[in-house]
Amino acid sequence: MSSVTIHQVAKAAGVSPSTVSNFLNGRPGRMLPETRARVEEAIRNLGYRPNRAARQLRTGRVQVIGLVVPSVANPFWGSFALHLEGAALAHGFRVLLCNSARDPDRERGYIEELWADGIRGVVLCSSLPSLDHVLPLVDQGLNLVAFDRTAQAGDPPSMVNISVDNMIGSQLATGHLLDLGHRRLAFVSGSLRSINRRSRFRGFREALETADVDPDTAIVWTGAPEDKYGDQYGDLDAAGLGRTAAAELLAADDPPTAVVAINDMCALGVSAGIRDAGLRVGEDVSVVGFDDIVLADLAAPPLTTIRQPLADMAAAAFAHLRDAVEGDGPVTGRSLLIRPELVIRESTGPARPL
Amino acid sequence: MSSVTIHQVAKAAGVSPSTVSNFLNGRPGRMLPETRARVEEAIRNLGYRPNRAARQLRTGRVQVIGLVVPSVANPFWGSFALHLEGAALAHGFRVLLCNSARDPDRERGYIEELWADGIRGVVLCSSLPSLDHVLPLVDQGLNLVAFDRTAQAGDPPSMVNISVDNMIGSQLATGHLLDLGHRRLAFVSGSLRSINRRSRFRGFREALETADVDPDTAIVWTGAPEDKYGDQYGDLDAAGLGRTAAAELLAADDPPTAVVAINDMCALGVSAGIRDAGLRVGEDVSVVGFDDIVLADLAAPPLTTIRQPLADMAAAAFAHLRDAVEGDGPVTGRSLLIRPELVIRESTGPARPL
DNA sequence: CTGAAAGCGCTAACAA
DNA sequence: TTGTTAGCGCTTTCAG
Repeated sequence: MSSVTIHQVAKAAGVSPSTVSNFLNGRPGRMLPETRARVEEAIRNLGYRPNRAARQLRTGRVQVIGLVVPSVANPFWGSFALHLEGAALAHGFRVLLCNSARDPDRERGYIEELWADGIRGVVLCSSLPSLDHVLPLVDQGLNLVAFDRTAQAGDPPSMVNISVDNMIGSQLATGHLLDLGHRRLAFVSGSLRSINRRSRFRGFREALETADVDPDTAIVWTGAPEDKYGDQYGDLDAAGLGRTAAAELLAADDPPTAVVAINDMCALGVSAGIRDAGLRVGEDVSVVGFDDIVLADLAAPPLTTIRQPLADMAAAAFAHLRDAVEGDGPVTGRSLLIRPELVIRESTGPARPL
Repeated sequence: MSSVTIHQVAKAAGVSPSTVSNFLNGRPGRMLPETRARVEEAIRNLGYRPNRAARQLRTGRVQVIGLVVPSVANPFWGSFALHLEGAALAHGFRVLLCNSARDPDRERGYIEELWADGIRGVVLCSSLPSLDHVLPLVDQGLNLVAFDRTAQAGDPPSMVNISVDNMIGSQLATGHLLDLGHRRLAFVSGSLRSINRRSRFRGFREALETADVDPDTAIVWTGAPEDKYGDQYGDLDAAGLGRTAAAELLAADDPPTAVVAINDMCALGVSAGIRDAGLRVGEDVSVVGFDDIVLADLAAPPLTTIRQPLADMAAAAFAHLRDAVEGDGPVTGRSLLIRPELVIRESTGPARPL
């Protein structure tokens, strides 16, 4: 149970703690080779591992960044986490992963924990319109990258936003459906109370207007009547949400011939719902997703979607945080807005009468 | 950049640091209400957050457990992480998540980091046959729950294993196929060098024998010829692995009429590969998965699979760790071997000649 | 080339 | 009811 300390190592090697410390901190040149050998051996024999809390308390530094995502149960966030971790690891950093379920309280709670851990850089994937719950820490010096969220007027200058251009993405998706002749469209999502979701919705309407379709005639589905788990964004079960939506939409009079889903998991759920109703995806009803998760290409039929260049975005997020944390004082914000790409597969096809 | 300390709070409130500390540590009864109010206000005004490194250094305690999984990009692990986090949060614990890619070095690296962080309880999801790379820390007092791995003779007594009975699961899966009349079976997996995978493979063979089918006539596919990323278990891209496998298997002479996949992601890939070949899943070729991830039910056709009771297993893992970490000294091992359940959906159907 | 000493921010006896 | 004090394990000047 008890850990080995630097003193025990020092005694075992017949030297002082500071010599062991020098050895540990990249100054092995400051001692005779034989001393070094003794220290090395003592460390090995005792299985010594420096106590990070003590080290951190002394130096004030930590090579760790935090990552807060809505839910790793969504493979999109799982992949993003993996990419970010890869970038961090390559530079000797670790990443601490937290699931917020987009709950502002939980977000704040986790970020405060990270701050209390001495972590000064975090990637927040939330896109809640207000970041008020987190601003106090930003004021105190927390370096924040808001991922999947675009810059807002009230944002603190030190904050960096990295996101795909959601409006363009959504326009691409909707435009594709319109090009195929669809006129009766549905937009399926959980709560629209996050910035990127609103942008996607705006892109949807914009595209309709451009095609001279009255946006107000489109169907907008934003949540199940009873939301048992407070999962209003459908982050915990995006697929279930989509499936429910499809069931309701197709049971109604004048059902849509195509649906734009808020993300791929939701789109996969919508597809399942369409099949539940005895219809064929891509033939009877078209579906477009957003994200291009691995499973999009695996689905039957493979999902038409909007691709987010995850690896690049993760690398950019880490690079910024590293600069800010290693340097002193925050680097001023250069937000990134990346143009996404439409990937046409087989879940979309020409409109035909139901 | 600089953090607020307990001294500054004390000065601002006109009290001593210990009073602030008492307030912080659930002993607010030990001071006059007015004193308490002053302290409370000072904390709020200054935005004070206790430094966890210092606190931990002093108390030696941390309410954190570690979780090491092969890859959160696999929704199975993502869900498990979520369940474990839920259980932990309910008891005031946090969980630190790490991706190992089943690389022993990375596993050891992370676990050593966790140890250095003062964390004394971790859930390791690895099922590598040897845990030698991790044993030194277990000897020093690390409480380890090996998830997805069954007890081995050489394991230290303090170690607890929690797993589904993989052999039974696999027998159930294979037996189901056999019952449907399939005789030409394939087993698709990445490297079989992990305990649970071997058990699943053994279950597969066992079931064949029971049905009087010579196991040696079955096809065993365990990896792509060139493994570019060292991803020998297919953890990073289980689906891609399955897809490749299906392509190769179906192009060969005398292709299988049914395949047992090592897990659901792999099974989803196999299904995609079957469609790539112009065949129908569940009609021309049957597929069984393992895990019952959310997507299994969403696939087209929905995937027949073996369900793991994830929530229960996560709760058990946490409960054990909590007992071990809170109490002093490790609780002696009570490994759990849970019987999994066959979930029949539509990716399996009666055998018919190709 | 090596050691002594101070102190990072916090908690918990113990004193007052 | 509140304050004083002594470290937790480590790093880092500064002396020897």
